[in-house]
Amino acid sequence: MNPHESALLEDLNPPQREAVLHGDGPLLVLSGAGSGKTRVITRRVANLVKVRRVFPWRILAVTFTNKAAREMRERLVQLLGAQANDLVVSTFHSSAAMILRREAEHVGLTRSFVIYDDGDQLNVVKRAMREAGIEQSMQPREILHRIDQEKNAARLPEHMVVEPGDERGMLVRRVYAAYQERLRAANAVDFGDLLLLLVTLFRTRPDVLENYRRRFHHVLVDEFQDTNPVQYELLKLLAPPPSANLVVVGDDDQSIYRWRGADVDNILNFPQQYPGARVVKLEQNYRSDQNILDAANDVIRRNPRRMDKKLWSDRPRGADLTLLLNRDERAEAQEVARQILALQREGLIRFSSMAVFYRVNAQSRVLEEALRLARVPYTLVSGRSFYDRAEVRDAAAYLRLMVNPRSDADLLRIINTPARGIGDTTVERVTDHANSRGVSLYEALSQPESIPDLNTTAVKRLKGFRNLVASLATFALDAKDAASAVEQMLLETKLVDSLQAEGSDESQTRAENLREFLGAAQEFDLNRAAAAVAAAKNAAEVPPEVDAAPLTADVPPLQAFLEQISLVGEADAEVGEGRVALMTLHAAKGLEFDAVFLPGMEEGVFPHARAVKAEAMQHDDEAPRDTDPTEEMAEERRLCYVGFTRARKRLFVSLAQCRSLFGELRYNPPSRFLQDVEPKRFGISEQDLTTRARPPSTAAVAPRKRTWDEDDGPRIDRSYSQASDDMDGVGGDVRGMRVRHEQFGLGRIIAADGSGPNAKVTVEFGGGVGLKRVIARFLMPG
DNA sequence: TTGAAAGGAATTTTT
DNA sequence: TTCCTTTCAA
Repeated sequence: MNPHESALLEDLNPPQREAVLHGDGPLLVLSGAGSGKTRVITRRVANLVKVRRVFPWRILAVTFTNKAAREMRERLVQLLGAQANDLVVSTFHSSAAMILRREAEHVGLTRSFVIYDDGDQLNVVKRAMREAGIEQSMQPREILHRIDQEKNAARLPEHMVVEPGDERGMLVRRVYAAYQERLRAANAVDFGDLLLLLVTLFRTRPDVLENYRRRFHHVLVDEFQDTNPVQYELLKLLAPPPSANLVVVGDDDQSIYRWRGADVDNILNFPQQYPGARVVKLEQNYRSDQNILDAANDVIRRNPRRMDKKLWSDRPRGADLTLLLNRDERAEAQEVARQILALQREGLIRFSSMAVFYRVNAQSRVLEEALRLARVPYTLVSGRSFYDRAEVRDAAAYLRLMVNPRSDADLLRIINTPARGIGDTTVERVTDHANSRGVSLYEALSQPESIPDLNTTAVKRLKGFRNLVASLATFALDAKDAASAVEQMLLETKLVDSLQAEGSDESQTRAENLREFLGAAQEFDLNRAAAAVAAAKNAAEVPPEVDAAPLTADVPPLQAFLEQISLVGEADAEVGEGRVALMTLHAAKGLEFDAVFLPGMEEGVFPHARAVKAEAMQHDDEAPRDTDPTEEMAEERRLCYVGFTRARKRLFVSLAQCRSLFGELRYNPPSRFLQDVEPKRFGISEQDLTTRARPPSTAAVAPRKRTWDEDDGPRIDRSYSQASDDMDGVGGDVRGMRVRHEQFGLGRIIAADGSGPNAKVTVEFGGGVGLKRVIARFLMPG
C-alpha cells in the first residue's frame, strides 16, 4: 500500500474507508450524527490528491456555512499542505458568486455587481410595490418570502405557477418581475440570484457550462440534506447523472431548513436521481454516551419516511438524562444556571464544554439574566451581528456605491447619512424623476436642476452628495487595497466624525465599530496578500484547454472585501473561551458539547406552536396548502434529534409549568418529545414502569400518553430554588380537595405525602384516567 | 426634518 | 413583553 494511503486510512472504520476509497461515480454517504463525516470528506479529498494524483484545482467541495468551509479547509491544509490552496472549498453562495462574477456579462451584469442582503431586498420590494401602486394589498415581507421561495425552487417570474383566480399569486408574480428588473438595473443580485442566475446561465449556455465541467472532475457536498432545488439543480448541471463524480454527504434526520426551501427529498431520492450511486452508511457514533443516543433514537424513530439507518456506539451507557421541572421560565433559568455551576464545581466539565439550546431567540433573555446573576460566563452565539449594525451597514453601503454607483438601494440608504438635509420629500422627487426616465438615482443626480419641484437648497445639497460619491468612486478605481478605500470613505463622508460629535455613549460605540470595520478591511488585505503568495508558489502544470485559475483571480480588492462582507460575515466569534454557549437549536447543528441543556421542552415552545397548530388543522379544509403539517412536525422532531445528539456526556431537558411569552401567561403541557423518551433513560427501571398502577386503557390505546410525572417519574432534580417557595404546596389536610391537572383533567385528592412544592399526591381523575400520583405543583385548584 | 407616540407583530435565518 | 415600523405633530 502507498504510504500516503495507509496514513490517510488510519483510524477509519470500514464504512468510512469505503467512502474514502470509493472510485469514480456518484456516492451518497449517509452519516448519522457524530459519525465522523467531516473526517471522511477531508480524507477523501486528500486521497484524491495524494494517492490518485488528481489536481487540486479539479476538486470542488461545497458546504452551507462559512464556518464549515473554513474548518474543512483548515483540515485539508493539515493533510495536504500548500496544495490545499488550489482546492475550491467554499459555500454554495460563494462559489456561485465567484463563477458569476467571471461570467457576469452573460447574465446582464457587470463584474462589479453588488450583493443585496435581506434588508436591501425588502426595500426593493417596497419600492417596486409603491411604484406599481399596490402598497396596501399585501405585506412586503410576505411577498419577499414568496419571491425567495420561488428562487429556491429555481423559478423565474415567468416560470411561476399561478392558478387562475389566485389574486395573491398574480400579485407576487408581478412584484417579482418588477423586483428582478430593479435588481438588474442596479447591477445587483440577491442571495437567491447567485444560484438562480448561475443555473439559468448554465442551462442557456452549454459552452460556458462545459468549461466548468471540464475543470471540476470531483464535486463533494456537505450537509446535502439541506440543499434546496436550485442548489441541487446546480450540482446536477456541474456533475450530471448518472455517472459524474458527485459525492454527497448528509443525514436526512438532520434536515432542519425546510422553511428556507431545503427539500429532504433531495437526499431521500438521490439513489433514483443517480441510479447506480453507491450508498455508504456511517452508523457508528463516536460522540454521545449510549443513554443520550438511545434517547435521541426514541425521538427520531417516530418520524415516517427516513433512510434506513441505526446509530450505535460502543461508548459507555453514561449518566442518566436529567429532567428539570420548574414553576416558570425564570425558575427554570435559575435552575439551569445552578446546574451549570454544579457541573463546573464537580470539575469534570468546563464552562466551554457546556451549551444551552433554545427553540426561539425570545427564550434567551431570561436565560442570560439568570446566568449573569449566577456569575456564569456565557457567550450568545448569534448570526452576524457585527455587520448587521446600522453604522457598519451604512459604511458598507458607501463602499458598494463606490464600486457600483447604480446601486439604488445603497444610495437611498446613505443619501442622508450622516444627516445632510436631504429629506423624504426631496428623495421622493428624485426617485420619481429617475423612474420616469428609467435611469438610476445616481444618474438622475448628475443634473439635479432638471428634477421638477426642487428648490435651490435641495439642488445644492444633492450636488454636494453626488460629488462626494463621484469622488469616492474615482478613488476606489485605483485603490491598491480595501483598507485605503475604507479609510478614504470614512474621511470624506465624515461618518466617524459626525458620530463623535453626537457625544452620547452609544454614538461613541458606533464610532468605535466603524474603526473596527476599518480594522477588518486591513486584516482582509493581509490575508489576501498571504493567499496570493501561497497560490503563486503553487503554479501547477495544467492542460491548456482547461481554465484552472483560482476562481477569485482578477477581482479588485475592494470588491473582494465587499463580497466577503456580504457572504462571509465576520470572522466567526469563536465560541468564547471558558464560556457557556447560548444559541438556538438551529445554530447548534454541527457542534458538540459535553453537557447540553434544553430548556422549554413544552408543547407550543418545542415543538413550536406553529407546528402544533398546523398539525391540529391538518384535517381542516382551510389548512394553508403551501404547508405540509406533518412535515412541519417531523422537522421539529428532527430539530430535537439534532439537539439531543449534540451532547457527549450529559443531557438536561427542562420545562416550566407556566411561562410568559409575548406578555401572555401560558400553561404548556410537556413536550411530546419528552414523552417519547423511554423512562429508563432517565434512570427509571422497566420494572418500575410495569408495576406502576396504571389504567391499561391509557397505556394500550395511546402509548404516547405515557407520562413521566406519575409515581417516581424520571430523575427529577430536587434542588428547587427559593423562587419556588411561594408555590402552592401541600399544607394541612388536602384529602378530598378537587383539583385540576393540565393533562389529566379534573380529579379529587385521595392521599398525600410530603409537603412543599414537591409533595406528591394521589389523585383520582375522571374521564377514564383513574388513579395517578402526581406532583402537587402540577395541580391547580379545580 | 426630526422626534415622540402609537400600533402591530413576534419561529428557525447556513447565504 | 419588546421591538420595530409607521404615523403624527412641532
